[in-house]
Amino acid sequence: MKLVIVESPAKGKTIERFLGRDYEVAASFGHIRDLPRTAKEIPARLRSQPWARLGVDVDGDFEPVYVIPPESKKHIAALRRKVRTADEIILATDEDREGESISWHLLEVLKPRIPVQRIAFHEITSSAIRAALADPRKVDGQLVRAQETRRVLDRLFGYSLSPVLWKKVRAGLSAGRVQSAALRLVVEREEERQRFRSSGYWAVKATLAEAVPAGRNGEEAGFAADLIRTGGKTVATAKNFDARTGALRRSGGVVVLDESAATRVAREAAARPWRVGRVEEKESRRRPAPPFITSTLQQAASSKLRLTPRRTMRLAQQLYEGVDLGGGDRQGLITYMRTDSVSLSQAALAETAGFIREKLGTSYHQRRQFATRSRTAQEAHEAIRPTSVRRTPESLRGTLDADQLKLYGLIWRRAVASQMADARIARTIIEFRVDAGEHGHTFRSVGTVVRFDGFLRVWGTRREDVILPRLVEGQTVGGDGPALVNPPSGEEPAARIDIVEVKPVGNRTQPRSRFSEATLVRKLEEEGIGRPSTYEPTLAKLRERNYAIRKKGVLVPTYVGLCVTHLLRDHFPHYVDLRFTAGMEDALDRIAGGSVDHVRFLSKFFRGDDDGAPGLERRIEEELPRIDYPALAVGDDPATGDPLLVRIGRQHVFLQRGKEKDSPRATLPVDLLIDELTPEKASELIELRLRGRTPLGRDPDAGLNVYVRTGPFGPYVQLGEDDAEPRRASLPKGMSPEQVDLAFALRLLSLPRVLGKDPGTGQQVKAGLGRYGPYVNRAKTYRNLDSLERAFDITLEDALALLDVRPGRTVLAVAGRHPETDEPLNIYRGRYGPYVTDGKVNASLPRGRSPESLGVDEALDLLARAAARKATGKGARRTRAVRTRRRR
DNA sequence: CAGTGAGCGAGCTTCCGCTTGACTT
Repeated sequence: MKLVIVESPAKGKTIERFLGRDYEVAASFGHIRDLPRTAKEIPARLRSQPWARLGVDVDGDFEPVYVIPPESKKHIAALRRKVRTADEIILATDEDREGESISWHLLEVLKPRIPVQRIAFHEITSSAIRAALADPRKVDGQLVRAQETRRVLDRLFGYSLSPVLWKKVRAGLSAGRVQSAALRLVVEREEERQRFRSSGYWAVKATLAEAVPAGRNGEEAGFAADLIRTGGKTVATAKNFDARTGALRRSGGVVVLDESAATRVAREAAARPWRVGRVEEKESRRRPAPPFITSTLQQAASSKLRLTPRRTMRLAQQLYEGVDLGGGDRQGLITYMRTDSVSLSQAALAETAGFIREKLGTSYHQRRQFATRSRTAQEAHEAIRPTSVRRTPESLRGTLDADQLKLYGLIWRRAVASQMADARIARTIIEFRVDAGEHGHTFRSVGTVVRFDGFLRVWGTRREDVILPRLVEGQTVGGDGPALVNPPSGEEPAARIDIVEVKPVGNRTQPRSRFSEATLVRKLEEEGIGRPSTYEPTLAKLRERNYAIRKKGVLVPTYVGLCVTHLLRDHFPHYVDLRFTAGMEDALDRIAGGSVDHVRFLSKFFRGDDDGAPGLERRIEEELPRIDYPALAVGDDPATGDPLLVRIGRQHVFLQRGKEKDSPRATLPVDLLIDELTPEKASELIELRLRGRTPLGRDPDAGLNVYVRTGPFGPYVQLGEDDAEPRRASLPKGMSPEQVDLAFALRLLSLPRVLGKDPGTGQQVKAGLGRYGPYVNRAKTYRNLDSLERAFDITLEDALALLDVRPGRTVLAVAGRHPETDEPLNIYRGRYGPYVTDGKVNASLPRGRSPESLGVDEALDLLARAAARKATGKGARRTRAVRTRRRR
């Protein structure tokens, strides 16, 4: 038996089909060894080393310490079992730096005493695999070295700079080659937007319409014409302004119209006859885009389907793993989704060609093989495409869920369109001249007509044809003058045109938008920073660290993010330069090629040059005393003139007015981001904080002071002193502190109100105001109320009625009845997909398993296994997803 | 669905790039 080892189990299943009986396939599940995450993970004998925390012997030859992470243990055990019965091992991990490294680690860990071969294929087809098997090679030690160097550099970078942030900004923060560059992009875009000064410019727009011939009724077909020149100068439009600063680029020849100029031109143009000037027709072509790679998929799914990169990757994983197409046959629907290559396999090209020719005709087909732009691409996989174009999106309706289908459709259309003919679009440009003054005014209309839709037939377009009427040069338009000129013999007469309206339109330049997660991925990919498998995790990290917040689909940096970027940029500019990764890649290529020694490279990076240029280690040592605790200037207080600063506290971000130790301070509400923080707002928060020290009044019952203050969760009222466990309550959303009087504060503080006991269970029923608004509650059940007043006046009876409404469950299918208990075995739609329940235990259906055909036996089997897991899985770790949800 | 720049202070946090679990209902 020959044991073929690949990285992904799904890939393994696919290639299994192409291999004979004497082959067995196993998966490594990615990397199997890594540097120790913490000093605890390092072998005991090395723990006393000064470099133990790094996991790399930086005192010697930068030898890494490798350990097997707990998640990999079971996979290695499985591999070992299979090796025992194998006669030969074939390492078929991806053919890139990381894949080569995985093969090497497999050798190191498995230490096989049987023959070992290394093969690689870039596409999963029978011929490619056969060709690879016929051409085995050895593991490329130099490429493995390059990977190891990459790994060590990233470790030294991250584990050296992160502690600087712990000391100077806040504990638990992180810096890294990729994340810090990504954050820098987000921060610098925000800073660019703040520096941006919007400019106003005016345009003149005319609406023209083809006059309806006398005696015929019908709609007027209107079309637009824009002023392009006046007084001999080109009229400035958005493109004449610098997108980064908002200022006029260079005024060479262009004229920026203000309101009065635009109004004057509009008035003149409306009053005088127009004459048709140049009429030009040209044909342009549009080419289809290459098939998707990871970054472009995330981009398109975001803009066209409104899916986040995370959701996109999860859905793509599901499509890659495949769904049950009936009869237990599980087919992967798309090729691998983490790829940087736009190339398609020969088999895919041929199948797509046949499909297009058959369904649309030969004129629609054009074979194309795209070249990958990125210099850092490793091209271990194909582009993302359907595994078979014959599996159209329509044919999967009902098999896939709504989002899976949408994403599959996008991938399918893009791949098919990439093999289709150009679209041919005719553009008609008509210029109109209006005599006025020395130079007059020139307007322009543009019409577009799709002559041949080509790839647009499949890819689709929202562009509508704009058909302009037939006009002849020299023809008069509008006014009462003669509308017709004699057409050249044999041609249709020119149309008669009315000027419907000419109006001035005011515009302002807009700053470049913030990055969305998808546009940030595109930028990172362009810069060669990060890899397909890390784009989405990097975005998640920015949010996890609270460096940036996703707000209305775009990334806004937080104060912490700003401070971290400023610190790194001011003190370690070389390391957060966008070109750093490119420089590293060059060096890695040389290491792989044998022209650079990896120890010298790492030593230069960490320890510095022989010529005295410091490495990272010394730079940190030197900079550390020079780094101030970060403070962001908001501006000067409009009332006192003192500087307003944002500073990072151990828990919260706070404002400070003045630079003295005892300057007044105030917590910044967490949702008050940089774009909303003006000096006025900051001043107001400081004042509120100062005022909050004097009580609003006194509670007549308890005799305690009542205060109005603001905290990280916004304004709140407090009953009693800070040191005496005071009661506190947030103001309802939208209410400002000035609106609060003593009576209202006391009412708020009276919540939560005990309504009584549930006669059934004896549990207390309460009404209150929480983070999500007013609510009623019994034990762990909560129901929202529609107004705050309801929290004060709802009766026990009404509250119970609300609490007893069970949030709707949707029965998807019925598997049958339990043979012993006779309980119904219903399948419900849950948050995590369909699940079956016997009333006590819930069990998710395997992914892709359709609920309709689930029988009693299979249901019982699933439930038994779920019950077993429940019994043994007491110490099951809480996943990240659960933790973050709880934190919120 | 609680909290409001905490407080002692020891021990800990952190990187990038390969992969997919089990786990929520």
